[in-house]
Amino acid sequence: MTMPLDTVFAALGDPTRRAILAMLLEDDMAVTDVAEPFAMSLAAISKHLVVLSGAGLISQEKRGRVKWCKLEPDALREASIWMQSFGQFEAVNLDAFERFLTQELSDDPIDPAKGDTD
Amino acid sequence: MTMPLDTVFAALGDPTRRAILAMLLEDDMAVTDVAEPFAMSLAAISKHLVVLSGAGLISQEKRGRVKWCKLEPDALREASIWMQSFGQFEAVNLDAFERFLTQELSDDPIDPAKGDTD
DNA sequence: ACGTCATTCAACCATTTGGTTGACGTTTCC
DNA sequence: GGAAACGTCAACCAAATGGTTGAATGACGT
Repeated sequence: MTMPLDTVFAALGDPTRRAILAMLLEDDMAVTDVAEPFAMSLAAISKHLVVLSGAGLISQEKRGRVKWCKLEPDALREASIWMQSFGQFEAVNLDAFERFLTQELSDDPIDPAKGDTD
Repeated sequence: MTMPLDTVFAALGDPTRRAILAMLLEDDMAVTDVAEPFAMSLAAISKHLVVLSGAGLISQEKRGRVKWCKLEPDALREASIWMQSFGQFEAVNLDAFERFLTQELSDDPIDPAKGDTD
């Protein structure tokens, strides 16, 4: 049973696929145009697009003989949340620890203006 | 030339490795203890730890005969920034975060075949 | 010094991945 | 109708991945 996080992270692990996503950030593109800047065959790019599609990171709509590729940034949400949980955790801990130190080592009141700047 | 993003995302693409990271979120652990909940050999876990280490996601310090594994959440920063350029989901969805906590940090036995998150 | 615990190494295996090429089905245009 | 453009399919290949087992290394306890 393949989890969405597996496919999303695995898809992002390839530089070609990340580059494709970055291109699609600017505009929707046809498969041929996606392939154009890369030094590899159209078939290879087609496979990469299948992977991206399987991860939900892009959608593809065939109009006439052209298949348009559209970025689907929502697919990144779950993965982003997963990652931020780690940073969040650390930030909370560091923040709490720092407040603890401030309170322990001085009698100054806590300055709320210094929090949450990241 | 392998970019950090390649190794980080590739490392995160495996459910066993994500589960290991989640475990290390709670505390530093010895290799044997990391391996304990998984239904695979110690050598396999050792390899996963090499991958995580190569991506900078953990550090390992040998003390005596025990090698301690420590989470390095900063390694996620670059990847997180890359992802955030695709959307405005930096505001953490608290519901999803809570779901993450219950599932990723639960005390359930970990079986990668059944998925760890989601 | 010896046995044991903690971890890695080495060899091996099956599967997946990322690429190639050439043939193939569609759609468009003249 | 026929040629060209768009994209995928199928077969193939090399390399990487994720796992196994068994032997090897190194540190601990008695």
